[in-house]
Amino acid sequence: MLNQLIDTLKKDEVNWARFMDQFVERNIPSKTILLSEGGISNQFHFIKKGCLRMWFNKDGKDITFQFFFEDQAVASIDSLLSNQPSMFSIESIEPSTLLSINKKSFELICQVYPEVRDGFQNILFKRFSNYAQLFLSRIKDTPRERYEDLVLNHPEIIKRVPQHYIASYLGISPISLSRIKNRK
Amino acid sequence: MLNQLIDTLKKDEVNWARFMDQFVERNIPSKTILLSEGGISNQFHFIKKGCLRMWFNKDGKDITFQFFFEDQAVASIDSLLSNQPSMFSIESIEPSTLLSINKKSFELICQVYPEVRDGFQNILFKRFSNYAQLFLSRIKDTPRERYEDLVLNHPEIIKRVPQHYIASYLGISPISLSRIKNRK
DNA sequence: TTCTAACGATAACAATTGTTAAGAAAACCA
DNA sequence: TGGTTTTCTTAACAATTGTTATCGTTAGAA
Repeated sequence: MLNQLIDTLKKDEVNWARFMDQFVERNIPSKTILLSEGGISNQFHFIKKGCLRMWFNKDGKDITFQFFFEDQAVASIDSLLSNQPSMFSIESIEPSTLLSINKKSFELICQVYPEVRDGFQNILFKRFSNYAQLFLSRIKDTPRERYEDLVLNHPEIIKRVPQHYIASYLGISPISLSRIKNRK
Repeated sequence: MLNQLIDTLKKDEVNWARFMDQFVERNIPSKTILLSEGGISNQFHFIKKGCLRMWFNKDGKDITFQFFFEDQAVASIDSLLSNQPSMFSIESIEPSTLLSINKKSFELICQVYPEVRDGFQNILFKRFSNYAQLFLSRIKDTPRERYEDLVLNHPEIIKRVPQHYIASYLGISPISLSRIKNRK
């Protein structure tokens, strides 16, 4: 997703080196909270290795919204753009390696490269559209249908994400997920 | 919502008259389908009088996403912007009076007024944010909590929208909605 | 290697919701 | 005004899901 943006940056080797300095690489263990719901987000994370999830909590009820793997950008866009408290938490599911950049540095990049800014707007729109699809599927489809979609179209999730997080993503208890799997 | 845009247009009386010609006023009876799911949307509607709903269907299951009343703009934004089939249907709940404008005319307006285009982008972002809130509430909150929120914060909906559409919005059967109301 | 923690599957019971049906009231149309 | 349609409430029954508990397996840490 951010690959296109990074490709744009790479065309200019001088500034590429300069901006890469703005990215901080770090290793984090499993279950590291990168952002808590209600906190203000000021970072983008680029996953070099590992898996993250974006989730929120309601009365102790854990609901996962999206999983992220290598080569994907992760941020709480709502908080980033509006400087308001984030609706989501971001947490690692596996030990992971991240490249992180803060909002200010990223905005500097956008000033130097209008095409990066435009590309970012495009990415934003696409991500909002993707969220709309997730939203609709969440409402429209039964947990079973959504599980089957994961099996067919997102085998990486099935392979690497613990069942109880998958259940959290489907909005059901882990016990109900076991039942769904047994009904095949 | 489109009020700001229209205020911008009104500042220029010559062009205001020209562009108002692009709006078509029409009266529609209750249960008029303005846009079907899967169709391509090329219109904005501004509600002068009446009430519309945006909804989608899954296996005969009717799920309402949002209600619109007077002074609100209605469009299937996903389809409008992407020229792809709409995820939603738009339908009148009451006999209504609409001011409608097609996409091309609206784009002409945006070319003449860059500030309209920018304002529109802002409105888009706000609407996407609002959809995100609706989305989260839809997942996070129980139908009962969401019904109580309607009673407190959206009495117009309670007053004017038939119960079974409210149930559709809450994602439950009308029978379950009766039960919720009885448990107060 | 051993111990501990995490994870997944399953059973039993309770709670909730959907479907079908029926009846009453309200709204609409000729 | 009378007839029809729509809407809402309620009951009965079925289906689904959640909660609690238990057990076995796997992964991680010392």
